[in-house]
Amino acid sequence: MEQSPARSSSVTVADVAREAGVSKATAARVLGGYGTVSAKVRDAVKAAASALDYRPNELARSMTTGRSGTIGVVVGDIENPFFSLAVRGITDVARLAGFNVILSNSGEDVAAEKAAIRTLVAKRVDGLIVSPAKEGDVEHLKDIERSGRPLALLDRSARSLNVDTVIADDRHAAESVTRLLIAQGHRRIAYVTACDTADHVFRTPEDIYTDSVRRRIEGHLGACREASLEGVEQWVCVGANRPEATRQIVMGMFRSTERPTAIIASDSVIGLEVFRVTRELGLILPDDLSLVSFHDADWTSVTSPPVTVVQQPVYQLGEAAARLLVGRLKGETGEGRRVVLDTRLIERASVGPAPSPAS
Amino acid sequence: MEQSPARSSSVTVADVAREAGVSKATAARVLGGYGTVSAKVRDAVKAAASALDYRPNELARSMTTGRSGTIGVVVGDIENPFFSLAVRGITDVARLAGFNVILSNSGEDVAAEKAAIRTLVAKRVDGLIVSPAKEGDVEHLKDIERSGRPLALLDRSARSLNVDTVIADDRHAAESVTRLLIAQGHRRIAYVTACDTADHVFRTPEDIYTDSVRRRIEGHLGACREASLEGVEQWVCVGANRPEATRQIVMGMFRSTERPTAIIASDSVIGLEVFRVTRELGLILPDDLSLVSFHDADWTSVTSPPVTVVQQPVYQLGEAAARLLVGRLKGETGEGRRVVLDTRLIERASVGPAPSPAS
DNA sequence: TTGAAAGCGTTACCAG
DNA sequence: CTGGTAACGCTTTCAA
Repeated sequence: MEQSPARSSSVTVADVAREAGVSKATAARVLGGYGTVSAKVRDAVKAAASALDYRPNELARSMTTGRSGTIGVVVGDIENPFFSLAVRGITDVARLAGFNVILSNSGEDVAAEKAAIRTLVAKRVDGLIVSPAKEGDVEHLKDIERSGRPLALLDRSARSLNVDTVIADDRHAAESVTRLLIAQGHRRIAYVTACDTADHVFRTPEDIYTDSVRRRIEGHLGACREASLEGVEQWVCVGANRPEATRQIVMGMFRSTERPTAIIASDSVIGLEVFRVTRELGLILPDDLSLVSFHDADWTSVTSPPVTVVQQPVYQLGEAAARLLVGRLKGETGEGRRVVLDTRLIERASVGPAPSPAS
Repeated sequence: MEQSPARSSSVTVADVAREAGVSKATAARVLGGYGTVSAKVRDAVKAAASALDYRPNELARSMTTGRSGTIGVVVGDIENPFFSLAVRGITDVARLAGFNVILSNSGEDVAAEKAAIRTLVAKRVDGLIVSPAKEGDVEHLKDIERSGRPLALLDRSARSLNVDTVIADDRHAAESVTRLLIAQGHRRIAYVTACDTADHVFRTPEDIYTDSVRRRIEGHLGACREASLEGVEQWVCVGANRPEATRQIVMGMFRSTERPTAIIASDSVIGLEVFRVTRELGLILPDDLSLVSFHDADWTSVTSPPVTVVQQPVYQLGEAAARLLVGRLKGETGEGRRVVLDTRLIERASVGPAPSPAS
């Protein structure tokens, strides 16, 4: 009982070394688990360390090694079940590989994304996983590349970046959805996305800066073209980035003379609000309207009727991105790899034949 | 055009100082935004900095200042909508106050929680927000206190710790729920929680180590006592920590001779699974069974019938915890404060009169 | 207002 | 196998 071990000021290797009667370098070797020391000395140092309740200062360690054991993650919105599940996949893999995760929310805003990345790089994270808000605006991502830190893209690719990328097979998924609807006789199929354009009107997929969504819309439009549908672009609705906006959009569609007979929701948050609104409007699914949503969110299976969805391997998306990044961190080199995970259409009861054009 | 600004090795204050023709100390003053420098020198340094594309090293900065501008957050499961929403509240407040968040998942496991906290402290986070998995096992939390770093508890208090704590009014909420059910004639009311006991059997609230849940069960049992119900302890089901376990529990209850007429789900993940199982069993809500869930998760309002829930101010819980912590970080001192936020019972159609005891 | 130099707690190199 | 010592990049006295 020399003194209370619980001192407020932190115990350093120097303290431990003194206590153990060895040099700072030797103490550092056993505490840091590198180099070689005799068993006797090691025990002495370990004893001293626990007696003093030594806690390594990772900050100092990172300073000299250049590695922080941390990976930075920037996503659009952690509150969105899509991202929280993906983040879970990331953190699980990261922890197993001995890395911590610093999480940042961009709110799908490029300026915030830029700031988040700047901070993360300043904190010297070892690598980053980003879900870029806008594919066109990725200069700040190139900065990461330049800084020598590995970067992996989650759910959204960026053509101008040669980095590891993990996405889902969005184009194919959207094609399947639209084909399904068309096969059921639907001709007026609305596609609702949170992405927005300058004038809140959709004209071509090039207007859409969020890569995953653009691919979906391309798939959707492709399937429409197959069926020789006309004027399909006007059925793509942008700007559903808050529940009220979604509500506005859906309400607007049903006030107009040409109502949609089917709606595709680009994510589950939108899908949920569409479901709510249609119910408020007294519409019966699938008789009055067919509904398909991206992301197999928990609620989609318990509604009446349950909602047909595109099941995305969200957790696996996160896992894969983390795995690629960890690989780089462990020294893998070479061109950016591109992983495309399969989606699956889960058909439930929210899709049915298009209502006869009696309206 | 002296040289390409995008060097891989990082630019330091010394480099900027040299470029600007001033001392390292002066450059550091303008770059760090402290001390006083003449306008002329400041401009020169800033020009040099941007010419060289200087990026501060937060690690080095933290080393000397002792502050890292980071707060550590340890929650049970980021995938649970409850926590992801609370985390959103935390990160929003933190960012506004200039702090980053390092997120860790404990998986409700004390060992993992301990490891996470150790790492976070080693990384010299400025403060921590923790949702302790078990109230009884909080020695590692006391370590935080001892290290001089502020700690705030989220959703779960720990009597033995004198720290800022933000919880919801769980006891009162549970009381209201149970009273409501009893008023509707229910006598066999099951309470299902993810918390577990050593032998997977509930006897007294002392068996429950998760503070928020214990308070709820106390409230529930209290209301039962008011109504002189007997043998209510046997209706508290523990161990519903995975969907399959929940399924198991609910199935078991309905196979037995004494079926419950009402179920209270201790969180929305359990509530969802209960809903699924009852539907599979062909039970009609609320005719055959009444259901109430804690947490106003998105799905609860779109089911048929929609589910009566205890609305917890989840986002605000996170906000409040972060605010208290940031306050400490800015120098506030004194005893640990305790914030109790109100809950609200949202009555929907999943609750009805108890079925007549014809079974 | 500016500069020189001493830390912060590690790791890493180089002798012994 | 061990010890001395120089980094790492920044902040912070203390003088000038």
